[in-house]
Amino acid sequence: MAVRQRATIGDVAARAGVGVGTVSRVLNGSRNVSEDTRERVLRTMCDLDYRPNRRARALSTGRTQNVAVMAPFATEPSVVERLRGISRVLQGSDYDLTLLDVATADQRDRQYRAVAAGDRFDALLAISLTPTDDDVKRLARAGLPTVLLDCDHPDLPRVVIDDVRGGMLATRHLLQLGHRRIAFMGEDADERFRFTASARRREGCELALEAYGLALEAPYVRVGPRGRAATHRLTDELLALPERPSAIVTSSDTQALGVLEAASSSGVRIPQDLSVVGFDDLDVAAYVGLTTVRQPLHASGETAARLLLERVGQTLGDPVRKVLELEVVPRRTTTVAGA
Amino acid sequence: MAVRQRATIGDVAARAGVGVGTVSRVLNGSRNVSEDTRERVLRTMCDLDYRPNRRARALSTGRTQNVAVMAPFATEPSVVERLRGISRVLQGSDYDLTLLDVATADQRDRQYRAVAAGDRFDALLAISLTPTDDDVKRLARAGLPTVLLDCDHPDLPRVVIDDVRGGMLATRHLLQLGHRRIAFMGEDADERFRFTASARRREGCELALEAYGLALEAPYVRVGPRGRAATHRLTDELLALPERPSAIVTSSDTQALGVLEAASSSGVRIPQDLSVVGFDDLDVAAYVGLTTVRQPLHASGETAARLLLERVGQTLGDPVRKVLELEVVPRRTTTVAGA
DNA sequence: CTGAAAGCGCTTACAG
DNA sequence: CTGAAAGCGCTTACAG
Repeated sequence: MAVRQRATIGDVAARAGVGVGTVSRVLNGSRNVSEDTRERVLRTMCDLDYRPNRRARALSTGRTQNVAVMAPFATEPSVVERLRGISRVLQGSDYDLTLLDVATADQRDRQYRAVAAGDRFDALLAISLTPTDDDVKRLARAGLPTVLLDCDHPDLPRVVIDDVRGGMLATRHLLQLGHRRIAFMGEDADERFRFTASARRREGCELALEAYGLALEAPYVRVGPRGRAATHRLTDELLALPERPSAIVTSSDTQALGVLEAASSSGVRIPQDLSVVGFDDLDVAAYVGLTTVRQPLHASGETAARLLLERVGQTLGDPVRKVLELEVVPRRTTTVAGA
Repeated sequence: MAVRQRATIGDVAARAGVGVGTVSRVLNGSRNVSEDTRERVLRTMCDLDYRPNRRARALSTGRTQNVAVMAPFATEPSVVERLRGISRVLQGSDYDLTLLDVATADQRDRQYRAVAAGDRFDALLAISLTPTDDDVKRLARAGLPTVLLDCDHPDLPRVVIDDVRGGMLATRHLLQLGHRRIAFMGEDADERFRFTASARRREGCELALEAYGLALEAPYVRVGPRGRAATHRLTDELLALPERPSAIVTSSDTQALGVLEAASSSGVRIPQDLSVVGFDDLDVAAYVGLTTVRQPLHASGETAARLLLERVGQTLGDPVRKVLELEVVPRRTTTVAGA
């Protein structure tokens, strides 16, 4: 069967005996159309199974109905849940979600430029990818509404958590269980990537210890690249310490899983010999009973997406900064010291 | 600073002293341009920092450079890894990836129609969402290249696994370890959603047992909705059987995690008292040491995306059907019977 | 090899 | 309230 030609606005106009401008007006809900003609046009559109051509509208209006979501999708497990929240909100809108996966700092730089220079998107939502001042300027110059999620910039609306507080919460949970020899395991701060969460959580860990008159000694801080192998190495180092820690604060659930695995393969019992706290509360945390600092990943995506929809096509007010709540979810990987 | 107007093809033409048609030709790499003018135009484009307007090109050519990836993204963990593979391949192309999340059968039906009726996409890649015959016809009529991943339809190119074989592999692994009382835990076959993987894996489980002269008795088959709570219930039912199974074949890693959790909270030791096999080999499987049937999720996305790129803008040959390899990855949740 | 022109399907002042 | 027309920025026969 041949491809049947779709009806255009011209077909509708001709059939309804009006001008294309009028059809366009009813299409866009303009008030300046008599009830009579509106109805006639509407009926004709229905008869012809007319659907507006997005491409033509895009060229005419300069808008694409596409929003870009730029994120380290391949490498960062927490991004997935945020993305689900974003997708959920965008489903209720007229916007399509284009996924821009970014794995390296170079890619991030390129994508920020491409998005600002191009005409593919009506808005940008960037996750965990802090823009440079230049990026922000280019975006502003291009008039592209932008919202940040899990990263920060003073000139942009953003949804974040208080990472320092997160580190404090995790550590305080352990302190309250009686632990005193507490270690911190974090991720390399890739300078170029500007991930700072891990460093700030460590800061929180220190502050919490200080409040108890304790210090976070250098040997008890282990920072390395992500991945199972690296996490195992870091864990082994901590477990080999003359005064082995009784608890470890990690900077992600994934890392915590690696610690659990390494510990169990060294015959270290969880939580009797070692308490472990994760960060994020990924789905898997509940399955394996991981005590963790919960951040509302799904809700963060929803909030950011709503913020973005608010900005699209509106005059911009002052950039908002929403800080989401954190809480410790105690499960089976932590217990009282000396249990 | 005001929004600086982007240069158009007209600006370039004027500055270079040629017609817009010529500029368009060098843009599209047409052979019919003299080396001289080509170079002059190229230089001018560079001077003016010219970038072609996608929207205009889309209207003119009828193509959007957007491919839709439709998937149960919010509900199906395996989709994430597939999506990563797709994204990776698409990054090397000129196509953007639009994510169409589908959570219910209704949404699936609506999206299939919308994609076929609309003009938003140049191609469609559907994951785990079997189309109806009508859907396929509409897609064909719309001339929309379509590829299926993890679902099947005779008229469409598709990338699948042999689920029956997967069930056999898992079961055979346990049989070879000496297990004889083997249970199967699967997911409800939501008729309307046309998920059939679980039922086919169960079939494979039966076949493997039969080859050993064993039967899969009704009490040893438990099927229910997904989710931790349901999985716990199913596990408790199996563990309460007068002749408790020594091993369970599950139809997903997520479900297997639920079994591990339920078992351990009942004081059943893994793997000494109970062996468990998952399906998929999600990242988390390695972390928790789950024995599982590995299917190449990432590679499946890559393969499907490549198939899609091949179809875009090409005349269609016979639909290919690629069947990916499966293998058992033995880890720490299975051991010899009576260990 | 190259230019002028029509056309893609809309939107939006501009008249009336 | 409504129609005719220009315009969005490209592509692509059609002449030459």
